[in-house]
Amino acid sequence: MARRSDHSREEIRQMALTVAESIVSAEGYKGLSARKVANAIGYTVGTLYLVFENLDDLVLQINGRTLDALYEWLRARSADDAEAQESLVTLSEAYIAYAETETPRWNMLFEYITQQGNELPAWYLAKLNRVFGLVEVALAPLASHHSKREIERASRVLWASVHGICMLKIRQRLDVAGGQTTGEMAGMLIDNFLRGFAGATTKTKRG
Amino acid sequence: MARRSDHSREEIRQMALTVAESIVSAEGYKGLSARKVANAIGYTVGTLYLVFENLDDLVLQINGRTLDALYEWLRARSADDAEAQESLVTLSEAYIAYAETETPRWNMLFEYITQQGNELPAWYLAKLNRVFGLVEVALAPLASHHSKREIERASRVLWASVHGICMLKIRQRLDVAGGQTTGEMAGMLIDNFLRGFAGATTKTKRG
DNA sequence: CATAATATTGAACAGTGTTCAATACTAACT
DNA sequence: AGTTAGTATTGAACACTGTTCAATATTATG
Repeated sequence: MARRSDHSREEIRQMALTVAESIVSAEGYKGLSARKVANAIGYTVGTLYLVFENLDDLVLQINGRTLDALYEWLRARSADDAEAQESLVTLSEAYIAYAETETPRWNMLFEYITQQGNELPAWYLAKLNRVFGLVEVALAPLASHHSKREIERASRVLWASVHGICMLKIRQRLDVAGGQTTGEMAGMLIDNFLRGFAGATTKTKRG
Repeated sequence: MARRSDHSREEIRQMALTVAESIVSAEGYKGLSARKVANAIGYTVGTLYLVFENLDDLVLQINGRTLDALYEWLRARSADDAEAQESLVTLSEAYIAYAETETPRWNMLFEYITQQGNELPAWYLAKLNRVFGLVEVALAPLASHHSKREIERASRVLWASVHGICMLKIRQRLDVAGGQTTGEMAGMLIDNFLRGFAGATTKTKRG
């Protein structure tokens, strides 16, 4: 029995999260279990439930840390002073690289689905927003041609699109014939989207 | 005890799949369990395991049927004789509508993740390919400007992108600020991508 | 040193996927 | 009709799962 006050609640929390992350990395989402985490940090299940509401809470906390890690990863690889297109390509390549390097953790980011009606907590949305903000910054050089609002919207569309390509590739829903890499596909998307976006002088409406 | 030969194996299979689908629709992916399905069709777990390899197999079979349903849904709503852009917008709107109408089943389509190294079975990839082929057809009117190969690639990129928008929206990873609908985002994507794609005279390479 | 307070446990509960010997049934053959 | 062979179906058993909470172990205080 671990002596009381051997670790503070916060220490236990962090230990659990760290251990849980490595379980997910090694065995995937489904390999995670309360007892496994508890044993690995030298405590029992009961203690885990003093520190986390339930397993879903644990998963959400891990995802929060993954979003932080992803943010740092992208920042470290972003080409700050490049033009819009180059920055975006760099960013998308970094995103893809993260997903391919940390596949189980990246997968878990989207396997957590809120019950119908429930929303993701504000702190989580903030972390998500911070990652997404990098795309906005990369698109900023186009500010002269478009309103801030328009760039905001284009960022979302682009990010979601790159994400979609990445997801279908990693989950093997896209390798049916052509043999393009994820990076090539993202490149094609950005090329054409930006050419279209730059060519549009006014608000983007159909036709 | 259900009498033997009351139902053929195939009948049991179909009954199980139908029941399982409605459980997923009503209670989501996590609501599905072997005993629940077995009871609902008046058999016991053992029988289920004569007909399906395991629960993952059951899920994959349901997903196959969902892909068929999605294909029919999209076909019924596609604007066959319209120009490329309009067909694509129609198609993306239909896709989004399906995802929003049959959210749990649509979600399950992407929650099934193959173990590292394993691939999705060929029959499943074929069904996937058939859905994806609709996008190719919609893009076909642009054939004059682009090679078949190029259109194939553009289809994939577009489909994956619409899918990404749809996914992040439905899983609430995208509603941070702007208040665009999924349809508006998909519209923006298609507008700009196609404007860029039409403007490009040769192979799409960066720059 | 006794007492109050609290950190930690681990057995218990109701569920899960999966297996497989035992049973219930049907069809074929005297 | 009665026996037998063959097979469809069962359901108890196993090793797990998340979650709870009375009981216990440990510490700090008076």
